[in-house]
Amino acid sequence: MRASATSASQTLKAVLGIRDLVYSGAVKPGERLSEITMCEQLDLSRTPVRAALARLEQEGILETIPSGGYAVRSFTQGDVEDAIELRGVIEGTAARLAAERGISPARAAALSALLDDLDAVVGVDPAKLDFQAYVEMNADFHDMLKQLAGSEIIAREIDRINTLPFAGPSAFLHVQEDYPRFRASLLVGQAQHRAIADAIIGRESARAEALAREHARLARMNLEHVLENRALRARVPGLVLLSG
Amino acid sequence: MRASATSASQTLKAVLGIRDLVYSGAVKPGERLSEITMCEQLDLSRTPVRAALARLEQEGILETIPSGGYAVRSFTQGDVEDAIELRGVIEGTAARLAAERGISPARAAALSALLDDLDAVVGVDPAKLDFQAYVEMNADFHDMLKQLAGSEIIAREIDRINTLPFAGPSAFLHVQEDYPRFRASLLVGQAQHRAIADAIIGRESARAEALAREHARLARMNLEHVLENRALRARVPGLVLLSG
DNA sequence: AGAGCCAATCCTGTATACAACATGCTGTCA
DNA sequence: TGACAGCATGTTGTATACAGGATTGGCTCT
Repeated sequence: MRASATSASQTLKAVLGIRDLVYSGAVKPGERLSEITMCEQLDLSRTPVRAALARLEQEGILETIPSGGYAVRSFTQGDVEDAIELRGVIEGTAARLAAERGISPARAAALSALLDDLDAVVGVDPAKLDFQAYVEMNADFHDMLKQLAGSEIIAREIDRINTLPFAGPSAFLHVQEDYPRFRASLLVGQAQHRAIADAIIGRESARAEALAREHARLARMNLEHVLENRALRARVPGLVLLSG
Repeated sequence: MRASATSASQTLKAVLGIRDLVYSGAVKPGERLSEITMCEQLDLSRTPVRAALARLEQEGILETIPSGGYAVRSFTQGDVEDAIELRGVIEGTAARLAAERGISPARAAALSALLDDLDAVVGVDPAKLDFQAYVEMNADFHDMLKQLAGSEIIAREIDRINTLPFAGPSAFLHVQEDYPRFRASLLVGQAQHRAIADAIIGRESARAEALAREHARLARMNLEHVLENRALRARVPGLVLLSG
């Protein structure tokens, strides 16, 4: 084995390394990813690099080249919008099924507790809002939502769509930090969180689904604002994959 | 290179071979898939087998074992129901977006033509129904539906959910061939096809979505009937993965 | 000067050797 | 007789060698 400080799996190292190369913009959309080049840059042998490339292709950020090998996939604004829409649809299905099937009192309590915590973070004076905490708790909420339907199939699908770097529920949060106009939308988002939870607990399935869909539209609104402002664009890592 | 008659990619051969081993029931759910065993059975080296295993794990029919390697994944009836539900939801989204965005006259014409052809097959005397033709044209319809939204993201997601062998729109068709009770549902299904197309062309997006979802419920009905009858079960290849 | 052909080079797909790890068995000791 | 330790074995993860094919550059011929 080659000299390496860490003991982590070489394949994992390759996945993370290549993902970083892509998201950092070191390789541009459409550009070919040579295995050997990757090996040199990451100081790995071809086998784990190869495994990582195959996996990242399944993940959706790479595509195969007809003549063999892989290239960085490029996305249009429409692709990003569709991915966000689809996340809303699938999260909406999770919410609907959770409402129809009912959730355990323990989970309902955990959900309420999380929402209280989120309220405490969002309701405070905007000047000293703990953004990091908000981002984490927002991720927690969407994680809970994913699991509330009690369906491995659906949870997996949500995970999958969220691997697209611009589709996940946290993708556009960073841009909200310094822009008061965006920060106001945190309040709207939190109100939607509460309404979704209320609908699920009250077994109002259609309401839960519609709300979860609408909640995803917040990300789309943010996307449009970000695209109007080149400075902001660099803050959303996945947007380097945008070609249009 | 080892002696082999065909010139197809070894990796592809491995994917098809292992998939067959799983669907034919040669390896049971939960059972471990040893790389070397696969190599011997398929007469391939470890590299393509390894690539195939990784791919089939992404596809969802295998799962990784904590200590390394892969095992055949096992599904519950609930998993199958959720997968069908999810297909309905995503196809429904495709139908809705197609209606909202509008489809080209050429595509509308192709859709109508396909529906006419389907009518000709389904409307005939049930005794001499060309089942093979029906299966193919049903697949064509769902293929068209997938593309009508004009979204690569959504098309890909539909493809993905359909790789689960029991989730696709053709999964339960074979059982309908010899069972009059099921054959009647072909008429219902075709009526739904027409209604979906009508809604899309008429830009009635909510109707299109609801209909596409309901259309997937036909598969779920068939599933329930199949599970009540052990003899039928063997006709649906993917159901060997059912544990419950 | 331009176009076409040939060759060199690079690249991927495949095979196999090697190393670390987990597992299960057997033999011995208490 | 039971339990533990050590070993043998089988397995995966990794590295690398080899072969076929695509691509690119240069050279030659028109």
